[in-house]
Amino acid sequence: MPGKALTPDQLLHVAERFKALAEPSRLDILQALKAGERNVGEILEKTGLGQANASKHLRVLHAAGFVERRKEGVSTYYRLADNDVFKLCELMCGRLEKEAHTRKKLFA
Amino acid sequence: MPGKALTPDQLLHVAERFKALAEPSRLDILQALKAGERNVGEILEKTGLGQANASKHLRVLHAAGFVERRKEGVSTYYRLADNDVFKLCELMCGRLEKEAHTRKKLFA
DNA sequence: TGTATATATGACTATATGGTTATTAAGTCT
DNA sequence: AGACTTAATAACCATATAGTCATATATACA
Repeated sequence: MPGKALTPDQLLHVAERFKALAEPSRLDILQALKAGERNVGEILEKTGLGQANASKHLRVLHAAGFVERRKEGVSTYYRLADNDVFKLCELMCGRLEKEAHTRKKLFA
Repeated sequence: MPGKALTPDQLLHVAERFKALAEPSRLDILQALKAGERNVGEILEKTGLGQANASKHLRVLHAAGFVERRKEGVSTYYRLADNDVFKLCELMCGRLEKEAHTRKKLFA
């Protein structure tokens, strides 16, 4: 039975995780990490985000468990914790495509 | 190749969908709809949300395509648009369980 | 030690949004 | 028509947060 109701506390935790993915900048960062590990400077370059801003986004992603990090000298290297992120995004993208398709049919 | 980079516009849309799920109250509403179609009054009773508040949450969920609605007389009945929501939530819950497990090991 | 570099953090502003109360709109009933 | 019910909307407040600037921390290097 894949359907036990979640407690308010669990709902809060799940919502928190979704919130980490509910920001275009953070999704962009995750995309930048898809090819592999990158340090903050490389992430800035790839995404065009400001340094402080990106640092905060990375903290959120790390707190939510989507990225892991590793210090090397003065740099911090971030990488995806796993590929759940893309499973989630692909599901969402699938929905968007389906929507687009429906909209197209409406206008046809 | 399941890995085309998303455009900023697409990132925005995906983030918007995640944002719809990034609120405990909305997840609670979705849970309440898991058993089947319900009108707003029933949703209020099940979730304990205020009427205006729930109405706004329902609008967000509808705009994001997670629920569909049907008017019957003076009532509005809402239902889940599909079960993607639960695929998404189960993925997140799986992550939480894994985290909990890791934490437990740390304290062991 | 002093300087440069990379990242994190704190302070601040502007905006978005969750929750509440009051009101509106639409349907039902007598 | 008038009273009642259900849901949506508007106005409002309080809080959260994305973005930016300035500063702190930490490592490397001369």
